[in-house]
Amino acid sequence: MSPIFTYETFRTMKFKPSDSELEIMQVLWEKGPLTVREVNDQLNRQRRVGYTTTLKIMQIMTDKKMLTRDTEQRSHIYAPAVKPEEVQSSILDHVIRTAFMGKTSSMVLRALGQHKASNAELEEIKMLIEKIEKRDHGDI
Amino acid sequence: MSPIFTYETFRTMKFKPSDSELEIMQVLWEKGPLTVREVNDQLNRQRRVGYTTTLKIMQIMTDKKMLTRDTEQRSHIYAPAVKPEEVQSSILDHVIRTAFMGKTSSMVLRALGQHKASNAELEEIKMLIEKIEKRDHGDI
DNA sequence: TTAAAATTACGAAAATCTTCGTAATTTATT
DNA sequence: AATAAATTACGAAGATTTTCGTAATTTTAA
Repeated sequence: MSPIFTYETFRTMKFKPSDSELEIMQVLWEKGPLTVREVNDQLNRQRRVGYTTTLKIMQIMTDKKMLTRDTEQRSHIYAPAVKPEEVQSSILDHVIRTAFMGKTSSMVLRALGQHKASNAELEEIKMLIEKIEKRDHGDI
Repeated sequence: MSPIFTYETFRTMKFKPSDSELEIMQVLWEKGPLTVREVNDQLNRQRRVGYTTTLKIMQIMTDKKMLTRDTEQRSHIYAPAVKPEEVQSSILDHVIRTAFMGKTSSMVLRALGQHKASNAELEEIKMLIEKIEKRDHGDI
């Protein structure tokens, strides 16, 4: 029924950022276009990383078209070239296929079971479910 | 509020199977204890993989304590040493922190938004939400 | 009992990821 | 203008992943 996971699917994944690429994406998604210095400072609030390490990874990400950069100023300014939604979807697809045998619902059940979500969030989820059910019944 | 992602968390992750390790875990979770030959045959239904490739990875997984093996017979029999729930939880934690800024609900919303789940599954999710809400209100 | 077949053990190559040092370049300071 | 400071460019080391070839071992078959 649900598409079986194959290793090939890994290779054809649209976005498959590495762990530290994702770490940098998060900073840029949250704080907007930044210089390497600014990103590196952010990262160093969490852990020690060398400046040239961050620079190197951001250059690689630019090569991979995950970031764009403005080289007008001496300090280049980097911005995300992909939307969080796109990357998140890609990662979710991957995880659902590879770790949950393609079963979205079991993934959701496990997520809700062990991570707390606020009541407002739970309500939001319920509302989405209602909407999906209505849509699937052709009631809308 | 929600725990911020740090790269350190990657390193301390309980289970962080590689892609092809996960591929093998799935086969073993589904089909139970198997020989390398059997696992490799399963994998080859999806894509071409050499026998010794599969063997090697399964040996590495055994070293890492992800699998156990019974060496009584000439053909060793491998079994999962970790439960799907444990690995899935670990992976989910990771994904939520690294790709969804720690927000479980936005992960769930995205998952439900783009992957279809059956009505039965949606009902199951709604029921879990009800249960969580009751529990949080101390009604139980 | 040899020869063939299957399996395990071992090592290593290629790819990617993470890290950083050093050199070159550009800007700012004295 | 000369020196210091900051930034980019480049290269490379070490780790992990994925791949498989070859050798050694064990079982099966002729």
